[in-house]
Amino acid sequence: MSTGKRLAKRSIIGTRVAALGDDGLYYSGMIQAVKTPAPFPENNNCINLTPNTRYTVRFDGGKLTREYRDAELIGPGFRGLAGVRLRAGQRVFLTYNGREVRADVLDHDHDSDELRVQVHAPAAEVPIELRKRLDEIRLLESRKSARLADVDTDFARLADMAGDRRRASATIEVPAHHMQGSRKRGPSSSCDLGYGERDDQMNECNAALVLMSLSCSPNSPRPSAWGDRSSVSPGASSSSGSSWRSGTPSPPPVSSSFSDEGIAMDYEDKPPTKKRINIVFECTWRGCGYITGSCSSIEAHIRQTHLGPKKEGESDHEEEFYYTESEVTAAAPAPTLSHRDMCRPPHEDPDYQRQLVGSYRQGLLSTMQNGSARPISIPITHSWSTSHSPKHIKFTGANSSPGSPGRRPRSDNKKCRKVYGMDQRDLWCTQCKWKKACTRFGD
DNA sequence: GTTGCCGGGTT
DNA sequence: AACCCGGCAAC
Repeated sequence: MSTGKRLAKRSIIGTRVAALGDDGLYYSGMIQAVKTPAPFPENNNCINLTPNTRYTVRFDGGKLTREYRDAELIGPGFRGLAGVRLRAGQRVFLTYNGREVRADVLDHDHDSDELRVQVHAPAAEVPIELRKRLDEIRLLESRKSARLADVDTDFARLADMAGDRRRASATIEVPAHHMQGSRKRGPSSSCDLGYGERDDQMNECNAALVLMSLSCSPNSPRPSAWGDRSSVSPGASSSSGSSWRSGTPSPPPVSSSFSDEGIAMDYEDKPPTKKRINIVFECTWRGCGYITGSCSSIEAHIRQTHLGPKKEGESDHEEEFYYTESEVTAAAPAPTLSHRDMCRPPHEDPDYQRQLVGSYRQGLLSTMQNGSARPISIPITHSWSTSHSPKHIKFTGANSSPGSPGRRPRSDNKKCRKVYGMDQRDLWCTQCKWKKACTRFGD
């Protein structure tokens, strides 16, 4: 989890830095030792740093070490690339086509801080020449991308192995320039991020890979945990099944459209573009389906309910096998084929409320309750498992009860008819014209 | 009776 | 998707 950026705060030692070599090129290495010449007995930053502190850098790939002052080092906790002049031949790293690639500097225009670099994209036969700004390149290879840059191990491939995706994308490389201008996602979209945000996302990918491998390992206490998951659902008491949509019960054409205020606005107090993402942890123990909003509580649940007290010295994080982490989008739900899509918003249904209390004690519930019964649609997407199709929380008994017809209570709001009158019918919102629920003055 | 709007049909 | 309308239910 820790990146070089973090390391600098805790301990300088081990931090990856770049430092000038004899040939005027920067080389990456790791801080091996810190020497503080002046006796500063108790410096408050715990590591006795002074302006004269010298850092012993051990360069990668060899035993060569050398001492530098902090101003000479480039890396987390030290200076950045700004103002640095790079020579031709300098090895740099940059994000190209969504993944980190190695490149060599061809030249560096110090005025505009633009560089011409020659990229050694793993997929490309021929080196590509690019213009990059200085702030777009790095001297240090990001830890994660050591793998990314590797031809044989890219995430698109790993994902392919995990799921049933077409392998074509792994073997037939799409020319890079197609991707760059395109709004389409690349094959490994969730990992396809810029440098800054990549760490966290990458961790998800790593976590997915780790979990997948764990779930198949003989050590896994229940190797079928993942497989069970899909089969468990139908009988599970509080989760599984289908979903419903936040729009009005009936008019499908309109509810998905936000032109003319969109019916979805009836139930949302936020702009439609904003989505609230909640992380939900769901117990995958057979027949359980317990859902909670925090990692610690799901682990506590699994430990207490299913696994029993932890043995002394046991730290295998066994709980992790029995829950999944999912994103819950509270707006703009994914469309489903479920017939429940046509049903009333669940916040109108008391059964639903009860179900909700049972299953969403945290987070979501508070949203519901103090949000004056705003509908939450809960398509759960397993962001890192391609083997699980999008799953939806099912609230059994809700929506289908004959006693709760799918008609919304008539709102007290003004309606186009009232406001404009019949003679100005052309001023009505389309919904009113069509005898549908008014969207202009909707609640 | 009027109004809002669901459900479903037509273009 | 846009449009239309019968019909139901809330007012």
